[in-house]
Amino acid sequence: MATRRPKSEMSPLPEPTPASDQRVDAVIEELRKGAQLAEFLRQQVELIPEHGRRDAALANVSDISTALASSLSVLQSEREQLYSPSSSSSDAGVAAHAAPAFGARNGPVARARRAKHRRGSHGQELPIKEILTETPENDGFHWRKYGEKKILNAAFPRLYYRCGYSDEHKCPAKKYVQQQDNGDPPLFMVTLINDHTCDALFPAEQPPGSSSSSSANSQVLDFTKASISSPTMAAASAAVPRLKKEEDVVAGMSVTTPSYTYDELSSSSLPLMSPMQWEMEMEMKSLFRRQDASSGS
DNA sequence: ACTATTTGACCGTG
DNA sequence: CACGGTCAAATAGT
Repeated sequence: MATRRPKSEMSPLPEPTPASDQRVDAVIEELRKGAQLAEFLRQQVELIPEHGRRDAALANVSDISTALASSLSVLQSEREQLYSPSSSSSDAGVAAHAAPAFGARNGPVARARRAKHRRGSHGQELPIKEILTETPENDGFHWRKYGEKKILNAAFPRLYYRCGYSDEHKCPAKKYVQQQDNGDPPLFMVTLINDHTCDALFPAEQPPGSSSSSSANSQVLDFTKASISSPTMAAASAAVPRLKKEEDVVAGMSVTTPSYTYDELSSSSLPLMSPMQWEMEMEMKSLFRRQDASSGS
């Protein structure tokens, strides 16, 4: 329930606020810090073994992230309106997104989000989580991109992913990734729809040979190259190893505990899990081959 | 050769 | 009618 937000949109702000650029910039900076902290908090919360408790905490964190993201978005758009688009971006990769002056036909910021449901003839409420992160791919799941769409008043397109095991395990999990800003550490709004059913299947398939009973919550550790328009992102994902075959992919290992101290958070800009750590996880993963189990429906 | 990604069209919803 | 989400054929990367 917490993941749902009221329909109250942010102020339309058709007129530029008299706030100075520096001020806006400072606020944006603070918001980003807050977003980072929220992200770290989310990662910590994800380690909570108890399902219910973790879920509730995640929902709260999602709310925080969403609020921060909304504020950030508003400020960003405001600043872009103040500035002239002549500055463009540092790289030519994002060139194609020339926002052609917000048309007056419909409110720009108004209909930010809406139909999250589809084909649900029963009006079933889908579990939706929104998080703001700098590493939209490193969530420990295997995602497969199936679409990309330019969103109305957004500077960056939205990328559509679905669980890599959606075919084999009918996993309904999906996620939308949308870049929020052009900062050096670009932020991405990640919308997670539906829970993974694949991760629930894998742990039960562990071969009896492995004495280590890594029960509790286990997640698929996989990495998908998310081709994001941001060159920064591309560089980040370049260090990520590529998958071989889905059948060779292993699952069911618990995620490493990210040890973030608040000191790191406040001093360094990004103590997020480094690609090296993820790579190590990958190697660990390959030690535990997944047994093909088709004892499903 | 195989698989993931890209990209534009199509379709449903508001 | 416009927008957002998904499909699916074509393409690229390994």
